[in-house]
Amino acid sequence: MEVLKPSFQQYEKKFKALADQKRMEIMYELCHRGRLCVCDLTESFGISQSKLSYHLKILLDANLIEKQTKGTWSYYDINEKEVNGLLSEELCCIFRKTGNKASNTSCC
Amino acid sequence: MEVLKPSFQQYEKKFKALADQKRMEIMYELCHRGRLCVCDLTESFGISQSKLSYHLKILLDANLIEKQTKGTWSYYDINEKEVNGLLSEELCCIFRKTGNKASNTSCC
DNA sequence: TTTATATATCAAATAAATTTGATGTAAGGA
DNA sequence: TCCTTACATCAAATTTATTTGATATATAAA
Repeated sequence: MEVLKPSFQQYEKKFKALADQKRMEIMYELCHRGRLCVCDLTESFGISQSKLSYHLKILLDANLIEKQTKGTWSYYDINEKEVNGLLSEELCCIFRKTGNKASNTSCC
Repeated sequence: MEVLKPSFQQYEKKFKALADQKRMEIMYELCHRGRLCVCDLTESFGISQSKLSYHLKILLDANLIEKQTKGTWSYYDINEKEVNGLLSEELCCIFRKTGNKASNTSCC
């Protein structure tokens, strides 16, 4: 039985989303501090709000983060399932929140 | 003890390298067929030679593949250590050659 | 030597991603 | 109802990445 050649389009989107230092910093921040609103992130990074929205959208479209709206606030957090399925366990504490898939233990 | 904020530059290079369908196809091809020369790949993809060289260089600079020269031939192969340290075990058979780190078993 | 083959590199053209500053929208409080 | 706050979106400008076709280099074979 042959393994089907996967559609790389979905991966392209995810890797593209990760392939930027600012977005990696966002992932890192969410990974460590958990759910954050845009204003928290704006403060942390000293980055303009529209720029941040742009980068968050790219991560969101790639399904690497999740968004929850409460009133006028938008809260973002890591999409653990997606990230864990994409990145190695060695990246726990950097982009992943949890280590081993089976035990689902936090790594930091 | 605080975890040091890692330098994202190295990761940026790697994710950028992966963030392209053609380069992912190269990875996939190397993953399945093992060490290949540029001419093999040119045939497989129907892509111009200079274009292929360009993409191979990006993967090589990101340290995701390795190069071996024999005479006028250049052979490329997956850099298993790097790829396994970056991508999840679920990507075995796609970009990774081996599965579980401990047992180092082939997955396809 | 000359010639052919395999691959790398280069510069110009093109395409894609990012930044910027302005504007839009929607919710909540005065 | 009128502000204000939080965020999203937009178009233009800028930066970065990719493609293309030509040329360079190095090995090997004739």
